[in-house]
Amino acid sequence: MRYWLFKSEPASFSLDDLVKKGRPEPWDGVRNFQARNFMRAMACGDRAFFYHSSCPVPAVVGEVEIVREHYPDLTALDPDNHHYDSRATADNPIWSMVDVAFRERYKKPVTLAELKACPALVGMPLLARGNRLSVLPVTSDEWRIIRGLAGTP
DNA sequence: GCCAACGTTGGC
DNA sequence: GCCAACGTTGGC
Repeated sequence: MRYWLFKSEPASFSLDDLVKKGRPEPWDGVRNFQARNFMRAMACGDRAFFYHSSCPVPAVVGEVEIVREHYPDLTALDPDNHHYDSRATADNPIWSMVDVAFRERYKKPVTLAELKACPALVGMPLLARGNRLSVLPVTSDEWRIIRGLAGTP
């Protein structure tokens, strides 16, 4: 079992939006090769933090579970889609997505400021200067620590 | 709105 | 293959 982190701007898609769906959702629209490769490395049962970015209080707000392993992200083929990529074809869709299911929403989100203040987390890629990847790996130690900060047993 | 950092593009 | 220009991300 491995651990990950997904970033999302809550104004576009928040954890509550996922909760409201009441079913797993494809994590589509990722158009960065490194982020795509992380998704391709995900296995069913893996857990991931849901992180809210570009908002008043950036924070880890909860958890999701990978419930379907990577498959082609066909939104890249749709010219009307915001994430359309003219290089993608049916034979070579280029981009991948996974399905995620809601698992938990923290009563107390772990803010970016709290993450930065925790010495054990200084190595997290999320906290690295200039980091822009929307999908990131998380170590089991980091997973445990952040869950602790959220007050989750 | 500003700015730093990064990925991508395109001219050469 | 180099590198400048540009667009995007994301914190503040």
